[in-house]
Amino acid sequence: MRRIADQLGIRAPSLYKHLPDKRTLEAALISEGFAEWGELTEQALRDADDPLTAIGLAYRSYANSHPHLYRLMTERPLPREQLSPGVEDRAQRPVIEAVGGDPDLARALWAFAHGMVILEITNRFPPDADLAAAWERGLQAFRP
Amino acid sequence: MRRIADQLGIRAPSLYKHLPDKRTLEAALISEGFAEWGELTEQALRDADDPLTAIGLAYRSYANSHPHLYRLMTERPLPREQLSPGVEDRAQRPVIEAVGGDPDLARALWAFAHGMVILEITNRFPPDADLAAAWERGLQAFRP
DNA sequence: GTCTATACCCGGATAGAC
DNA sequence: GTCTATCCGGGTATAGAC
Repeated sequence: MRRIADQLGIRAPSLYKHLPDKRTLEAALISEGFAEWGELTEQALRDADDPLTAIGLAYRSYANSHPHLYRLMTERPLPREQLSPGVEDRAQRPVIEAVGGDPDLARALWAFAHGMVILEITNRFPPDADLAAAWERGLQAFRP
Repeated sequence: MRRIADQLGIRAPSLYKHLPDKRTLEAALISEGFAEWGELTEQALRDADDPLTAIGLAYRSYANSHPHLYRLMTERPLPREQLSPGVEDRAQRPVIEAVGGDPDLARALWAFAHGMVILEITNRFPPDADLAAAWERGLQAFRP
């Protein structure tokens, strides 16, 4: 909260005249993140040869562009009651469609993508790991 | 450190007569985790019909049995210089063998497994998600 | 090897003046 | 809506007595 206030050019206590607490602020950021993520995916799918590749590239790019927001969106239980209605559904719909409508398979694909990006962001892979190759191999596995 | 000292029945400062700092303690726990994880995997593979299923079940079971240790082992860069030599290699070898020796494919499979368990531990999946089904679908994708 | 006391950080949040 | 002053709790780690 202090660092956010700094960036706004005010003191931390002043934030609490605009927001009740930190969790409300987090929920607002998460909602925005879902909206942006949904738009990016739809755009990536519009003129894509291969939907799976498009989604994978968009996902990796989004996570690496906003690593802190990505963590905020995935490393805690989602505060679903505080989110803008529908943002979670809309963000995951393209993935379900890309795998032919099976929500379990979509979940597995999401787990793969999340594993790849969170381990990359965390710098948890061995230094010599070829992440592009791992992505390619993984997406290949999920192709029909 | 205070809570660990509590469990040992001593005060926190006394820990520093045995260990130089917290990071050293973490590295020791991580090394033990890798060793245990390696043993569990090898045991699961010994009498398994399907190696991929055996690895998947063992991985999920291990993570859910030690969620805090699992987080410690995956949510930070590995302090590789402080680990017992070879523990990381030995833990990942069975996975590489299970996919036929391709390290990129093994990495993709690990990302899938890690994504599944970390999202489960974090309680990040939707409440109605069928995780067993998602595991099955994902492992199916990685089968030759 | 244990203890108490304490230093020195950090965090979220409130009180109350202006 | 901003500020200063402050509360309260948390953390790792050190000093020094016993």
